[in-house]
Amino acid sequence: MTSRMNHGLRELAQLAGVSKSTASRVISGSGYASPEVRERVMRAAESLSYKPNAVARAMVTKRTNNIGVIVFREKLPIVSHPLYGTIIDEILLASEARGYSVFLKTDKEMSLRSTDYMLEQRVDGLILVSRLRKNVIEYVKRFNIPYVMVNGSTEDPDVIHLVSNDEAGGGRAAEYLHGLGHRRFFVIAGPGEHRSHSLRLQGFTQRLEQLGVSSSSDKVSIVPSPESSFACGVRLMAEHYTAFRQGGYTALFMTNDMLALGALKFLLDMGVRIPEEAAVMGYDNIELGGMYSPGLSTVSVDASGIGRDAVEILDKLIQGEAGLPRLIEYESEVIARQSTSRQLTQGKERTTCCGIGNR
Amino acid sequence: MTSRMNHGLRELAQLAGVSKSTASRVISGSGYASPEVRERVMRAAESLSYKPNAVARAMVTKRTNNIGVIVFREKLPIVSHPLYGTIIDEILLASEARGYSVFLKTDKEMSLRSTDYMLEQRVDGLILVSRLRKNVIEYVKRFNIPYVMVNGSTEDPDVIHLVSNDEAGGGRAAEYLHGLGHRRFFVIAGPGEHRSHSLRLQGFTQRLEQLGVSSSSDKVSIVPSPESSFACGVRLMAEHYTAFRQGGYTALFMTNDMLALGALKFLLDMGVRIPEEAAVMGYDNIELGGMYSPGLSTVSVDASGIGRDAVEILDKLIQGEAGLPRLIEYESEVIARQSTSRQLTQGKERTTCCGIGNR
DNA sequence: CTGAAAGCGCTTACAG
DNA sequence: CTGAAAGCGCTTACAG
Repeated sequence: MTSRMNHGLRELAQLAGVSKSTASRVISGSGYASPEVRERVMRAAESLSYKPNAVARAMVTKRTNNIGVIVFREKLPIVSHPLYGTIIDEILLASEARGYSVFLKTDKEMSLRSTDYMLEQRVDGLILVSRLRKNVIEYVKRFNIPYVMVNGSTEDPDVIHLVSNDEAGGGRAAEYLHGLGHRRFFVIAGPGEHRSHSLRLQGFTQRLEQLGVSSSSDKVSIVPSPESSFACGVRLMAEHYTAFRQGGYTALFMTNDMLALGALKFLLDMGVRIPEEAAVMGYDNIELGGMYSPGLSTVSVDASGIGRDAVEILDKLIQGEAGLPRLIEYESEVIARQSTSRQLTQGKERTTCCGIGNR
Repeated sequence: MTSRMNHGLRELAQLAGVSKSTASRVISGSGYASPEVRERVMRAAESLSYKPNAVARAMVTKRTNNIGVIVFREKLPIVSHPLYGTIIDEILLASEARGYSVFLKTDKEMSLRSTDYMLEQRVDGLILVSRLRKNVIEYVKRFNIPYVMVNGSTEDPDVIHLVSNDEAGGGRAAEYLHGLGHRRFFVIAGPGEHRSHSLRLQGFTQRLEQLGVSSSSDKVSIVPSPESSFACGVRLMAEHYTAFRQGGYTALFMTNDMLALGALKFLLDMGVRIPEEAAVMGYDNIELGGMYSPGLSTVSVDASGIGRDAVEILDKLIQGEAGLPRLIEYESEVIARQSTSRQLTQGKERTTCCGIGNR
């Protein structure tokens, strides 16, 4: 049961009537071989269903052509998380295009084990996704293996990281809502330790200040949330519902879409009319938001771009390219949907799908 | 730039003052070594940050402890698809628990390339997810490598596959809706080529027949959809809206949640009151459904169980265990939410999250 | 253009 | 309990 792949290079060479060296050259496509010999080897490979052993090859070339992707997250959903899932989809696609395969691991304990495993597998490079402990970075650095960090936070100037410009995005959200005429804001802010949540909040309040709405006044109410989940959105909205209604707030901003959807769900279930009685806005532009009714206004995060670039930059690092930028920031834009303005045509952005193949 | 891991077994052995054989034994944890020697080797390993080379090890043991997971799907989202993402999350967790790492690939061309790659990597086993071409199965069989199929469809009696009992689930949906008093049904059915969609529809209509509602009468209207996407749900609901209203249908059943959410979104945007004017029901129990307002009633699919068991069964196969069942079916149950009955308490199922850590 | 030989970093009988 | 030797399936200089 253990023996699976039946034939090796030896059998191949034998059948083709050449040496192992020659067979190797034509299979790997490097080095010379006469057309005639090449043909013979290929035919033999075909008839034996020969599959080169990538692990043997990796051992001698010291290149696995594999990259490791670790997603650090304490709770499910991990891969099925709308934002991270999108990033991973893109990483997978971009890796394939560049000839890498990916080892994917999720690490709920934020431990070094997952990293260790990747090191033992001798991956050519590492993509570290989400918020990871500082010691992970320090650990990885000791092994001088190429790596990039996605959507994490670090003060370390050596670390190449890809993030969206959350502060600017938060500012845009403030601007947009203010432009709609709102003057009293209710905010649910995700965990302050998360870089993105704190920057989004910061960008939001700072822009409001500039627009003349002081966030230390009663015009802006900020509720901190211990998690950035849908459940927290529901729960905090429920707990603060009375305060919210009595405070005369007309606009809500949540530092991510999951929280926003939670709040939105609660409000809708309570019969609050959105956006007439309250405009609701999130951040991340997860697919769900556009599917909701009313569609959730949000600030976009270029998850696809981040995923794609993470692989591209890692690839360059692996190739030995130097002088790469340490910080790659992605601009965000406001995605206006029905949850902030009833005027918007619905479903417009979706007409590209579901072709004419139906009756 | 190519040399990364600095020290091998030789350096380790040297530093510990033992032979490579002995060092190998303590590192791999197999074979004898005196406590004193063991200690010396461990200390040396620590000081060198020694990481055993898994590829060298795999070459000699002929076991990589890696499994390959291929998701066959023509369009994004793949990993970020709510249902498949959940399955993959669970596969990752279960693999970790059993000491396997996973190579994850998505294959949009439904080609043999991804499979070839896995074979070359000498993975110990393969999990094939979603609907794959018949030739992929035939190909894989030639290499006698252990594999299981998840959520696919096959008539091949040799193939071990894990699926939910879609026919029974469709029947339960019919029963539930009928029990609520509905007698006229509007159905949007996903692609007939997909095993799950056709079985769900079949189960639904057959159960209705048994309950005295003939599906060939005008009491049941079935609209086929070319895709099982949200966009199609929106679009087909829009196209058939007039017919739907004039037909006096009081209940809608869609063969998956994405279609259901699309239809639901359209109806809500049109101002239709759900469930008062129309009860809406989907299938899959994706997380989104519970987050919607109104919460989407659905039929559950045990995505976590499927993912977990896929790994367990594959592991047994790899261990050489024989006599495993070819077909593993998962029972589905109706998840009743607000989209079919206003009575239901909202958000009840979510109170477990977002603990008391907030102010 | 082709082949013999060495070696990648481990594990595994086999002696001792 | 420990070590010397062979070998896993490839690639890569190096001769020819």
